[in-house]
Amino acid sequence: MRTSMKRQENKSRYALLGMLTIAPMSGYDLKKFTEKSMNYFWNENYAWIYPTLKQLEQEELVISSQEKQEGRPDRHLYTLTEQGRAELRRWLGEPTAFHETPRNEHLLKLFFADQVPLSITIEQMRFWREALQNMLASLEDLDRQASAVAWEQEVPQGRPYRLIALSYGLHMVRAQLMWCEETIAKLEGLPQKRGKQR
Amino acid sequence: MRTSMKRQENKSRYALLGMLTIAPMSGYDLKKFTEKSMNYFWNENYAWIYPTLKQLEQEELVISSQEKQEGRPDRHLYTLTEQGRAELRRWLGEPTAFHETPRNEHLLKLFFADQVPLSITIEQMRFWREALQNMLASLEDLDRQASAVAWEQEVPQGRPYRLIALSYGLHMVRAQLMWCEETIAKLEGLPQKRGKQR
DNA sequence: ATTGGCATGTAAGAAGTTACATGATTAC
DNA sequence: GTAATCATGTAACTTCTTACATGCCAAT
Repeated sequence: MRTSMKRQENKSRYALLGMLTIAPMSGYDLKKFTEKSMNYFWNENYAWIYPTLKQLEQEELVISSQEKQEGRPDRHLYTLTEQGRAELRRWLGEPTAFHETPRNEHLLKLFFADQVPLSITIEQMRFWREALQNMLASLEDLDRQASAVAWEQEVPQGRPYRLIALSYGLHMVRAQLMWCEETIAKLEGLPQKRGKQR
Repeated sequence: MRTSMKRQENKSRYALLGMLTIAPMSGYDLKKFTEKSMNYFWNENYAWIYPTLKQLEQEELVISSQEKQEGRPDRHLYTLTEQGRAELRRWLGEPTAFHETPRNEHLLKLFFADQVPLSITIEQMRFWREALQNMLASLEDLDRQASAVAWEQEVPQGRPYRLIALSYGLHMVRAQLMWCEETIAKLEGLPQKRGKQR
């Protein structure tokens, strides 16, 4: 019999602890930070952040302090404790499960595209390309800012982990774009006129 | 309690309808098919498949027939109806939301790797590389099988969508591997000895 | 004898999203 | 005047995973 009541991983915990190594932040700050600097590989939303912060506080992995503000809700600033840092380090050393299947809806549609006229598939591919181009532009933006100053100072041991992470994002988006271009060219080369598919 | 079964997007519906364009299949078959041919961009599990098939049947997008078998449960074979095919086509033509953030736990760890000795990060990267190499091997396997015969016959209009999808998988895994090699080399070039991080 | 494949399904829970609720301030 | 930003939070919901439950057959 299995009574173990498995305490599930909940990766958001570690994302929050990690961000708090950079500076004490509020729930709002944490959300903004993920949006600005981690959006190409991570996201968080308020409905998780606030309860998770409370839980982390109960476990004494963070402590909170309040900043009074006029005309708006108080800011709850969360600071990492030594226990919190230890917990983060423990997790960083753990083996990481390889996730092979982030579901890709674009690809799912392509896979069954024989059910639909070629023109529709080409249109779908063009939309995808456009989204990727936007993504690339925003990553290149981030890269310019990042290379400039901010992160060198944050990671003073000469280990540019954040830049390396960013280069992952750039590699991936560029690879996707190249495949996209290649594929659109291929599809445009196919004979257009077809009767109804069966 | 679930009475209304609200008509939400539920991508699995379309994945199942799509697979049933290839041949009538049972829940078991559908799972096997995703594992064998779609694992690099999609997954399904029984706990979704069986209830979803029932729902699709109620909506008359599929019909089921039973095959009696000795000594094992009957096979429920599901066949796509014309309405099912129409519903699939409708979805295939719909604009596809671009999902920018498949969470990547490997990258999350790398992002906060300054909290931990360099050797740990290198070890993490090597494990990741190994997983990617396995993935690549299995995709190349699939590619060999696929290029051989099967899918050309399934898609007789001369539109090799499944091969193109597969080439997406290959592009991505190769790009990840290249980045991985690059990064491991970079990290191995950094000075090893360090006091405790702060 | 034991693993793996065939074949169906359910219950419970974890993870993640969307909509709601509030309300002042600042920038266009 | 209207939109965006600051700032917190909850409720309801969907989506997805894990564990459970059953049991035969074929191969090692």
